[in-house]
Amino acid sequence: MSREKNNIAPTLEDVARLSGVSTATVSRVLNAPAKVKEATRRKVQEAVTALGYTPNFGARALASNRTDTIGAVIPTMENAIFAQGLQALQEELAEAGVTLLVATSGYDAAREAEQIRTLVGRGVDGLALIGEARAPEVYDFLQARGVPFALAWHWRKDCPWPCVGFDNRAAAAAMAERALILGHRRIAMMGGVTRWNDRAAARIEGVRQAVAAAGGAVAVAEAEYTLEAATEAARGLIRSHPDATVILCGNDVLAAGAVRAAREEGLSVPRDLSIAGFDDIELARLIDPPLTTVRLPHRRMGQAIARLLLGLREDPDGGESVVFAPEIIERSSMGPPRA
Amino acid sequence: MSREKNNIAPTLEDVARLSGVSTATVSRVLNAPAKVKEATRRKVQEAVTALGYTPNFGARALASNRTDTIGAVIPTMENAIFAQGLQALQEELAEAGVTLLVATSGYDAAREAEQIRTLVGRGVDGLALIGEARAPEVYDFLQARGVPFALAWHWRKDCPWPCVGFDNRAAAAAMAERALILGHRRIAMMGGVTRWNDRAAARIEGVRQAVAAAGGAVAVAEAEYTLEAATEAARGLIRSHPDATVILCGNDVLAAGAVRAAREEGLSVPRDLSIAGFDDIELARLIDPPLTTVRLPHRRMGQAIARLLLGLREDPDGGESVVFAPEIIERSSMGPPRA
DNA sequence: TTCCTGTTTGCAAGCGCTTACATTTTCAGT
DNA sequence: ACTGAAAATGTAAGCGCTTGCAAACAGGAA
Repeated sequence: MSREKNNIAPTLEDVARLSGVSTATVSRVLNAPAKVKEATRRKVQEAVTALGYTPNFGARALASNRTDTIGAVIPTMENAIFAQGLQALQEELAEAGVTLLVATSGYDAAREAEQIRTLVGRGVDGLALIGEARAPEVYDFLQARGVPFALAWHWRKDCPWPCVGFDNRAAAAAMAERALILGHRRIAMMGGVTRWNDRAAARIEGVRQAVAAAGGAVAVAEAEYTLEAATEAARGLIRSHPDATVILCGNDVLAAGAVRAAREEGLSVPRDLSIAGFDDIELARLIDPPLTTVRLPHRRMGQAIARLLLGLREDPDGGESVVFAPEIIERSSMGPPRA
Repeated sequence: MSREKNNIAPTLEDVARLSGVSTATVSRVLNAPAKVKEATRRKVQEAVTALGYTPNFGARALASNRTDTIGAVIPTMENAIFAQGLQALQEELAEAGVTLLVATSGYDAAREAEQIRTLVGRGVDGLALIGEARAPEVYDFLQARGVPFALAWHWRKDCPWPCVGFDNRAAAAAMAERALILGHRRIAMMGGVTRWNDRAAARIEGVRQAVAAAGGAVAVAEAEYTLEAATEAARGLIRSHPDATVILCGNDVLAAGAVRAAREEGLSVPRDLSIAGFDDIELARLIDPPLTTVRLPHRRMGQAIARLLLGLREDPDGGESVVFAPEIIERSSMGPPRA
């Protein structure tokens, strides 16, 4: 193993020696400059730049028991909404001098649990998790370790944990109601894979409930969040339910796939078949027809998570959930049903 | 400050005590199980799970001087190609038990330098950087510290550093040549902002050279990688160069903006104005008209970076650059010029 | 049984930093 | 000039882990 690094990276002691003070003083100018006399501070700072000193993170964490690091475990970076939210989260954290550590689970519960353990081992001061569905042991572990965490992109009444997000169920229900108002009665839903994905499940459930309340039933299909899978699943849905007049989708990529499938089946959107998306990613307004979808302020959610987690650092019990209101963006992929 | 964590997180010593061995032995079962007798190993492992022990990362890094961590600094996660590449990079690293640390610079050189310092301070075993354009001090720092690094999404002949990517200049030139072959003579280029972005600059340069070689000149505009900025910049380009028959774009989002601007100006794409993109993100085939663009194997690049960086850990001088060949995807946004 | 040779373990010294606590300096007030 | 409190600095004890080295042990050969 190359130990060379040792001989190469300057340490606190090197800085102390060069500037003729003790390591304690150097540490102070780095962490609490106000406690050090102006002249000394300058002297030390010069030595720091001369040596190109960078504090050793591990040593600092070990000695001070804080890392100024927040972790996040998301399903995948390839979902634009997470990318966007994380970007905002990171910017907000950076403002406070905190680093973001990102890990991905690929929508796999075991992987997620493992990533959580890794991040906790790395001493994160807080953790952002997506959704609520996970094994109770994971929550036990987090509590036993006293690691503050918040659930993101998720919110429900009486959720025992601090959440920053929105009511997926209600948002989906709102979209279903919109479809009902337009006159649709034969409603289909194409959601994401619901296993370990409570957001996907809640969206399907919302549609189901809204339609049931109006005395109807809904045909449901699940598909992975890729264009290919969505296209195929939508094709199946269209063929098995040729009388459906609208397909409500669990996200915009699914909706894009549905539009594609509809085209391939010779249906015009929205004349023959209406389609609605969810998330309002950039794609939504660029495809033809532009998608009617549900918009959420992902950046603002990212910021809110940052603030919540930052607050939890000071006061572990001060976690106030924050809810955002979804907004239905009416574009042209959904219209009244064909006569 | 809450020091509670101390009382909560079990340490190596706790495990040692519970299993009746020394901390050294526990450490061995964790890091070199082969050196420990079967019976002891089992005993220790039981204690580990009973206690829910997770090694303290900082302490381990400090003592062993390795972190099993690779860092990456990218401009932004919101660019789909980076998201995709990083996802692949991460998966490949995870395979080898290595964690990925991601930081973003927002296309800002100073921020990038700072992030690099932070990651190095965190003891990363290697660093993936995007492109080559950065202050020489940064390279000096990296070399002084002996941190292996690789440049990604970038490649050029005689680049002094290990690269994993492609020749942006050549790829853009190829697209320009394609336009020339189709008969275009009045060619415009809308690139990304070139300041500290050598990929964007190389793409513009490639088009310039290819067109110049054919005896022409190209009108160039720069725009940030957002739909709004792109639309506006494209509008300006169209108005100031109404005779241009094609706009070659520095990426697909820019191209999407150009398509929009063309529409707004009453031009039909590609009949009145051809447009080409770059990157082939999902968007490219979904918008109308589907974009002719340049495809690159972002996932495979991510994997290659992982392998390169992993290799550099063993042998700091063994970094072999990897080049990928771009592929022009012909869809319908580019056609022959109007008569 | 005794000796020798691996194996398996334990001992203890750090890794680079922070932070009580102790000590020295500084400087206002007299 | 002198005093005392406040400000500045130094001393040194760890933080939890790895690892070189030494000690203890096991098991076969003599």
